[in-house]
Amino acid sequence: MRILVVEDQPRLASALKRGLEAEGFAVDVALDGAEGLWAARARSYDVVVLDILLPKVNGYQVCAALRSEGNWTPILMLSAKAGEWDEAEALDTGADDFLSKPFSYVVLVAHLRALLRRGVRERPAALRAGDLELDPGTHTCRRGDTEIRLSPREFALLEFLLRRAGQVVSKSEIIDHVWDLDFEGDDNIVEVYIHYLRRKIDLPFASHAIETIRGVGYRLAAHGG
Amino acid sequence: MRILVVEDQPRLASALKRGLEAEGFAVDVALDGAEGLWAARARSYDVVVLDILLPKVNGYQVCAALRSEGNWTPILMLSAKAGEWDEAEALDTGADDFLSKPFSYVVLVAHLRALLRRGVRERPAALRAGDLELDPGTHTCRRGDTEIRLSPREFALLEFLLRRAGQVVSKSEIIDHVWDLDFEGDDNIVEVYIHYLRRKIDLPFASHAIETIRGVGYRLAAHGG
DNA sequence: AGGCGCCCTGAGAGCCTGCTGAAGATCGAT
DNA sequence: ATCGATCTTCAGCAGGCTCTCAGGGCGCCT
Repeated sequence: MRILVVEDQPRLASALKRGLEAEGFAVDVALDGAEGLWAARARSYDVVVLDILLPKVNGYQVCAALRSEGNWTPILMLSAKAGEWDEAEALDTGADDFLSKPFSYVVLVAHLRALLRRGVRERPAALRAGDLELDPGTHTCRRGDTEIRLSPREFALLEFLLRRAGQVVSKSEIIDHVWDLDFEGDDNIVEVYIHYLRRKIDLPFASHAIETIRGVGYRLAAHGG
Repeated sequence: MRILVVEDQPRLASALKRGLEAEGFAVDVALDGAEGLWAARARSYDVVVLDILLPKVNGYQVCAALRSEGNWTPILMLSAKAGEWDEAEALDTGADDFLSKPFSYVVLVAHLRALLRRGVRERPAALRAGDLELDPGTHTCRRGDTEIRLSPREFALLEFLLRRAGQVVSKSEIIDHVWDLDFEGDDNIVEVYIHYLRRKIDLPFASHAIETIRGVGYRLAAHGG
């Protein structure tokens, strides 16, 4: 297990290196954002520990840059202050986990182990299938370059279909996940909303992106459609 | 996206429910560990928010029980006190993420979104015999590279034959498994549907993939045909 | 070879499912 | 209060699917 620690405070950096090596990890240290970015690109790590406040390039930028390059190595971000917005921003930038300083060594190792157990994440932040893209973070949806406005319910339905892209989902399953538990209405509501979605996301004269499996449910093609 | 919140403090529970529903999630609330365990078993959630200190069954136990049953729904654990050991233990019990109270709403949602983003569910393997392949998850069937469209009944019949590949299955056995229990019609319906399947899955000028054992039943060759 | 019974197969009727337009209900904003 | 957007219900329609039926073929037994 190879870990990259990007941390500009020499004391903390060397303490982490020593401690983690004692746990059996192989540890590389980068002392600023530029160096960290370079290291992360140069070799593949099992997890990256990334401070937010860094010289040259900050942690958010490093994280965003790696993600935009298709590098989905698990990233644990460290923040100097316990600002909540830091954390939200870190996770939305593409980090997998977050710790505010000061943290204890025990907690850090537990988080690292959890990240390692979880493995490389295979899915980018935005959900996508073909040229259809949906970002739960920003609540936006686009087909190619054109933005598509969706109502909350339409959005929730499409999100669910995208998370299950390629699989068939039944109408009752859809109702369970997209509607409230106490929803007592008819299955037909799903048909209606599928209809709304198709009207918005299908290109003219093209086949439906959301396929009907008669008697079973619906399926959104995993790779375009 | 359906979320289960297991939290015994009524104020917090209802605040979470309202807030998350406003975000477009469908939210169920369980007020103690036993209830939470029951709910998590009863239906499939996209993520579970689990307090550690709960009446009846505590959060660790709920988490461990679900994991031991093969339920890998993402779990976000909440701790009343910020004890570091709680967090390490939570992650080691099989939780995916951890928050200590008090936490802000923004942070909670960011964590939930990170968990949902990450959530991958593995699908059961496809059934196959020779170059014939049938995937119950995606409800697709293919012979070699060409996709074959099957009606629900045809699909169910072929699935049954594939699960019993190599064995002879009688018509009454087929009716028992593929048709409704109260089916009162004639055995001939099986012959008809075998015919439909052959028409769709057999290659021209080839022998039947589904063999007739006269007076006994049908058999699908286990290794191609 | 002949007869019997099992199986195959084409046609068609009825049912059921999903699609769709429209109207009523609900909610929030102006 | 009014308007607009969204959510939900309803009903008619079209087409696919299921099942029945009847005629014919073929294997198996005597």
